[in-house]
Amino acid sequence: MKKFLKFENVRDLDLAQTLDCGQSFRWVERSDGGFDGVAFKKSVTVRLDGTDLYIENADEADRELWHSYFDLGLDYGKIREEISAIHPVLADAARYAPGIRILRQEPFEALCTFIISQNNNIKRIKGIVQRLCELLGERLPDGAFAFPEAEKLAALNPDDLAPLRAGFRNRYLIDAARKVADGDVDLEKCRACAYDEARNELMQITGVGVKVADCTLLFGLHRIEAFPLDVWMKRAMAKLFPGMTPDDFGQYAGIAQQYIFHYSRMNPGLFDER
DNA sequence: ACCCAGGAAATTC
DNA sequence: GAATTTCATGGG
Repeated sequence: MKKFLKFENVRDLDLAQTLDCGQSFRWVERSDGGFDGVAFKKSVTVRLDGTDLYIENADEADRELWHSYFDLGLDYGKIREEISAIHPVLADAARYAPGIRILRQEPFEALCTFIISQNNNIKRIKGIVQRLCELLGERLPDGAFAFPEAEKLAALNPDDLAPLRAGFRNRYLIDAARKVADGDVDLEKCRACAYDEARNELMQITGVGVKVADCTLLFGLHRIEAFPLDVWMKRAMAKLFPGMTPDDFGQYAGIAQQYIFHYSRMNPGLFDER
């Protein structure tokens, strides 16, 4: 008899849209429609049956953790309605994948995975992240691997990461780990301080610019006002939202951003030149 | 062979 | 300072 957590009456969640929209790189879809993944050193299978969300192999003591991870305390239906009024194309994007939620991932994991993401593609990012976990992460009872601690990574040199095949990003990962482990960069401080201050804190790390900082803040520290501009978003802003700036998207800009990012990536024809 | 990928650092102009 | 090149690696 397997243990599980159940959350009832869960709205505005689609697991495929949320777990495979490019914010997290560690969830794998099963043939039965569930997803296997690891977060906060817990290996689970998640499954959605109507509006019932099941977290299989999770302890009751972690109810609050998973509630937080899937951001179940936020009314995405209401937010979607609110931001859809900003621009009709944003309304289209929100309607395209209304089951996207912004996860509350481990801050250090978000930092590292988005360092890895630079000048890279999502498929390859997933491979590098998986190899990083296998190389340095704690092995969990079911054989899965946790995301490594900063301290573990901080003790190594860039060359030690050669098995990851992450190329020039190796030294960025080591620098990030060392600064986090040494307390030069305080991730927890970035939850609550002024946005620009949080950005600057993260940008002390070699290999962290504005975009990686914004992604870390959005996906790891739940700063949902963040509006990361990657190549897709720059295309989308130029073509779909001419004249608008990130500020125009309001306090839930990060959610709007993810709707737009996913919508753009799934509909590349929007940007074909005539 | 060439180009691109959820960028940022290094170099050049 | 702004614009361009380089940085590893893998897939199309």
